[in-house]
Formats: sequence, structure tokens, C-alpha cells
Amino acid sequence: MNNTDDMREAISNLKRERILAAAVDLFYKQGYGKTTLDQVASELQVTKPFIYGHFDSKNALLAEICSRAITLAHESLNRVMAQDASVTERLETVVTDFLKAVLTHQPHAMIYSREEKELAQADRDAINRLRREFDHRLVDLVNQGVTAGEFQVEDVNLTALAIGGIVGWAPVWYRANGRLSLEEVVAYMASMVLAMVRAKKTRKPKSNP
Amino acid sequence: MNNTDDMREAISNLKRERILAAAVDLFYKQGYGKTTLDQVASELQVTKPFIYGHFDSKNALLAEICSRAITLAHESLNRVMAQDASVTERLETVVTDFLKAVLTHQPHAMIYSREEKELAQADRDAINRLRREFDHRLVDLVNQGVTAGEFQVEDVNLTALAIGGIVGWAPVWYRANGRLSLEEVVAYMASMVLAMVRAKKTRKPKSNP
DNA sequence: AGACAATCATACTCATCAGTAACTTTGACA
DNA sequence: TGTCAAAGTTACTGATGAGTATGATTGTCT
Repeated sequence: MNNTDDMREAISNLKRERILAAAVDLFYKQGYGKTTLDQVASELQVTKPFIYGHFDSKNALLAEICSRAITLAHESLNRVMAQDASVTERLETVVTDFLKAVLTHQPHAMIYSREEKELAQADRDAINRLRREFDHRLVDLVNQGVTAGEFQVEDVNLTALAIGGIVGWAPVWYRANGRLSLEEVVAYMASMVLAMVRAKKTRKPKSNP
Repeated sequence: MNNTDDMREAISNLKRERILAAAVDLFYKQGYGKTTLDQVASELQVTKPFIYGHFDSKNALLAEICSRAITLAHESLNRVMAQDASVTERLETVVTDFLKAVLTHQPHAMIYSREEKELAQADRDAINRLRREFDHRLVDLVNQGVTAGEFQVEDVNLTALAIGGIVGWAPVWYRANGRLSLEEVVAYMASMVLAMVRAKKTRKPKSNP
């Protein structure tokens, strides 16, 4: 029965998510190397073969986690690129949106940047291709700002890398429930980025109808 | 004889450095977890007990490497703080000097940020205390700039974290023998930081004699 | 020369885990 | 209610690699 199959799949997905959540938690707190699958299992009150029913290996768990980290970044960028606004506004939105994404998924981001070397070669290549693609899209955006006369930067590539540093480093220091709210933090970081590219406070004029 | 002892110690130090260099190389390329001490030994054309003659454990190697990474950062900051110049100039020098340090020791920096969780608790605590101390000193510097009216920033802490991101992230993307020289890269990054704090081009007036 | 000490290699131990084989339970359906 | 299958558990294997006991080699000092 199709209904039953749907149910099965939904349950299976739920279990996968639970496993991933436990793995994320432990990999984040202890590191991939120091975490055993028995620990992950016991966190869920199950045993190791339960995990192997849903994932091929410990490394497959890591690959899925890292893959999600990158996917998040791209989705964030996709949302922003779709919008019709000045480059300045778009960059501001990229930074806030992207930062929000990585900070609400801080463990994923940290695990990816820390444990990338632990991935199997094939997974590493696939995931790092996405990462480079992301970098290029960021460079493009800065370039548009320069072309449009909104930004004043000498070296587009290095500028993009500096921006990448601000957002990429954030998961290292960010603590939820800190002095400032998540919104305040990301808004401030975005303003710093705009200062860095010496953005003029340009608003995109409405395009002629 | 004291002369002989000096010799012995010098040789022992030399060996330690060789071991460390090989470990840095392999930990950087393969990651700590995927590197075996047999590999480190064979890189040096020796065997494992040779290493154990100079270090207590694999983890002690890692601790020494991470410790050096942080020490580098502090030394760089010490050099700069000693100098008599405007805050703007000092910040500029901090960024260039510090970036030069981490980029000429890129593997140390990467190993530290990646493998910190692998350290024994005691080592981690000691090293992370130094790290936080460094952060505070950076906050102080920005604060001085604000007080002196040279910088225009709303939140000193977040600004320092953004600066930290730019320099802390650099080892991730930097490639020696790239399009630009090391000096060009660090100079540009410093200019970005100054733009971020909206530094006025203040030169410190000579103090009254 | 001969004994001793340091230094390192050979050849092991031993614990840890990723992964698996074989048995058990549960629930679905006839 | 008896059978079958899916999904887990218990209990194992097997490899790996950190750390070490023992033996060989070298040079040193008497």
C-alpha cells in the first residue's frame, strides 16, 4: 500500500534526522575523532546496528553533516540573488541572511570547517566544489557593486575573502544567549562589511515601468 | 663537562625541531587523526621510539604545535604594543604583523584551529586562556582608538571579533606563490580593517618634549 | 681494550572501535 | 493464531595504531 510506504519513509527519515542530530551534537562537542558510534547510539537509547540501518558508515554521517552546512550557504545566497535590489542592499542581505544561517546551525558550520580533512576524498571533492562556487558568487556580487559604482574596493578577490573571513569565523566565537540577540549581531556585522567596501548609501531607483 | 652537555642539549633540540616539523607537515596535510606516528617517524627516516625519546605522546606533539601558534600571535602583539605611534598606525601594524606571522606559519595556525578539540583538557585550557587574552588585547586596542577619536565604531567587541575573523580566516584561503606577494596581501587586509573602523588618517603628533 | 651508558631499532602488547553475523522481538497480514 | 518480514539487539571479529620491553649499536671514559 502506498500509504504505508509513505509512513515507512517518513519514519525512516525521522530516525535519520535523530541520528544526525545526535551525531552533530557529539561531533561538535567532542570532535569527530573522539566520538564513537556507540556514544551516538547511546545518546539515542539505541545500539550501533540501528545507526548502520540508516547510514553506511561513520564517515557517511560526517559527509551528510558537511554537505548540509554548504547547502545552507547556497540556499541563503539563492534567496538573496533572486531579489531585486541595489547591490548594496543585496550584499547587506547576503551577510545577514548567511550569518543567520550559519549561526543557527553553528555546529554544522564548525564541524565542516574542523573535520573537512576527515572526509573521504570523493565527498571532500564534491563538497569543496560547492564551497568554491560559493566563493565565486561572493566575488561576483562585490564585482557588481564596483561596476555599479556603489563600492570602492581595489581588489575584489581579497575583499571577498575578507568578507568570507568575517562570516566564516563567526561560528568560532558566537554564543547563543550572549549580550546581544542574533539579529543584533548579524546586523552589526553587515554594517561592518558595508563599511569595508565603503558602500555609499545607495538605494536602487525603481526601474522604469 | 659543560661543553658536552651544551652540545647534547643542542642536538636534542635539533631533533625535537625536526620531529615537530615533520609532524606539522603531516598533521597539516592529512589531519591529526589520520596521521600515525609511524608516518612521522618514517618521514624522518627513523622509527617510533626515536620520537618517544623526545616527546611523551602523540598528543604532546599536538600541544607543542598549538602552543607555538598562540605564542606567535602574542609575540606579534607585544612587538606592536611596544611601539610609540598613533592607534591607527598601531592597529595597522598589528594586522600586518600578525597576518604575516600566521601566514608564514600557516600550518601551525590551521592545525590549532582544526584540532583544538583533540588536545588534552589541561593543554586546551592553558592554550585557550592565551587565546582569550589575545582577544582582550585586541579589544583594548580598538577601544583606545575610539577613545582617541580615531575610530568610529559602535560596538568595540563585535568590531574586534570581525577583525579577528579577517585574520583568523586568512590561513584557510591563503596560498603562498599566489597572485600577490605576502606583503601585498597583508597590506591590503590591513587597509580593509582600517576602513572597517572608519579610521581617520591620523598620525600621532609628537609628544611635547 | 673493556665496561658502561645512551640512543635507537626490532618486535611486540594491548585497548579501542568500526563494522558485522547471528539471534530476538514486534507487528502485519492471511 | 501461525507465518513472515522488518528492524533491533547482543555478541562478536578484525584491523589499526599508540605505546613499550628488549635487544643491538655506537661512542665514551677509564
